[in-house]
Amino acid sequence: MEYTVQKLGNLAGVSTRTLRYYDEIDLLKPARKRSSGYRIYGQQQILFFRELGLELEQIKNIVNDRSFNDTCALEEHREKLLAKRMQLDLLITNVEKTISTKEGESTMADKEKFRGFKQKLLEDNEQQYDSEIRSEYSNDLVDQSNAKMLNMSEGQYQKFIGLEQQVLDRLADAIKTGDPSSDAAQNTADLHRQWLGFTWTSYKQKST
Amino acid sequence: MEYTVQKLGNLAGVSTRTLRYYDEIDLLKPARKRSSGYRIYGQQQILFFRELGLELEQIKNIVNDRSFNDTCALEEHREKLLAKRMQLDLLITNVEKTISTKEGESTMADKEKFRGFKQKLLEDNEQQYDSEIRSEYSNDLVDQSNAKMLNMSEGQYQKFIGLEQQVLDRLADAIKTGDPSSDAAQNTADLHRQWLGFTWTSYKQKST
DNA sequence: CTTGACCTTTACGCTACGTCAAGGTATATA
DNA sequence: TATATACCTTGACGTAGCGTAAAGGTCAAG
Repeated sequence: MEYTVQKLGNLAGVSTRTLRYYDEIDLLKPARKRSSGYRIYGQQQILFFRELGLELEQIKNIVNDRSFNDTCALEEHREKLLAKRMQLDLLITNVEKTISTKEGESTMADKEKFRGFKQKLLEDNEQQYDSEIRSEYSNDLVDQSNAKMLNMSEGQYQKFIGLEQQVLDRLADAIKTGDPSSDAAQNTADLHRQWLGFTWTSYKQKST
Repeated sequence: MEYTVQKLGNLAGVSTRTLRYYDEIDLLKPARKRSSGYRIYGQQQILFFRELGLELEQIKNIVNDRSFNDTCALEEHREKLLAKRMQLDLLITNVEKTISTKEGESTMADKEKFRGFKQKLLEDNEQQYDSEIRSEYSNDLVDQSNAKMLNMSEGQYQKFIGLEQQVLDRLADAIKTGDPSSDAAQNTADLHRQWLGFTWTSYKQKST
């Protein structure tokens, strides 16, 4: 199989410019060049690395230097990714906050009452469990959780309250069986996951 | 309050270069300039927008053009952020997977047994709850959850199992009181959050 | 008055390519 | 065989969002 730039490009989902650039910086060289100068490709191990989203410089190190501590680099990269996600989540809550306030401009009075309600709930929560939760989890997370709650719509809030009760109900069943992997326990886990979804920054996505 | 570049920079968490750049592109102009040329700042609405991570071009639009549909743009932006995070999580699981396989090269035999164990657990789980979970949550999430479990280290797995039991123990207490906001229930929530942290892609960060 | 922390503009560097431009090549068809 | 057109080449400038000097002016304290 002889791949030209475009063929490999389509196959790997990158532009021809990208491949030429990779050639230029000695990241992914074509297997050979024709007399006409056309690049001919054969392998594509590097594209796998690219999929991991590593910085090109690092990829070069890993590819060229076997003594380079791969795992260490990956761990490092993982840390970076996690940090990035933290930032992203912060952005998301910020955006959601802005949307909420923008949407609520018309019925501000009601909204305010509702917010006060939630605020109180949060304050109670903080007072009682502040130290213990904040010591276990980073402050950022607690703040995010609170922010998320304050930005809930009233509908979301209702569901949140409802779930809380359901969780407790299901727990009763789980206790009866005493089996962590039981039907009831699993169901509880699912419910609790939903419940946490309201306060803790995690996916709220559902299949439509 | 007269803010110079650095003061505002520290306050807003951006560099002086950034502020000068914003001035240059007419994004955030200082309130005035002293005879010496020093930039003096007063307001910082734009910095708030910057926090949202919007592209500068868009921010300019929002700031300058009132008729620009703010909320719509924000929603759009939110979608983008969510998509970005999905991608990020994919990268993270990929990296974790790579790390796991790299680490396990020495004791592959044991690891394989261990993996088989987890695999079985997953299969059981899938068979029983597949449809119901997959209908409630996007397939991606379920897959990610499974992938995460498969990539756990043995140590993590042990802790995971331990937590499962603890959760159930605490639930018993919670049930006794019957109060969702009780100490025991909150504690349970905390434990459960940890437990979910093992399987569901969410923060596992703790304050050091 | 000096010192040191601050400020200014100018300008090049960075990543990972996008996007022309000017021109050579491969191939199918008239 | 000529030509159309679909591909390829190198070169070079542009992008965002600043980082990082360099060369020099300014402000407040001691």
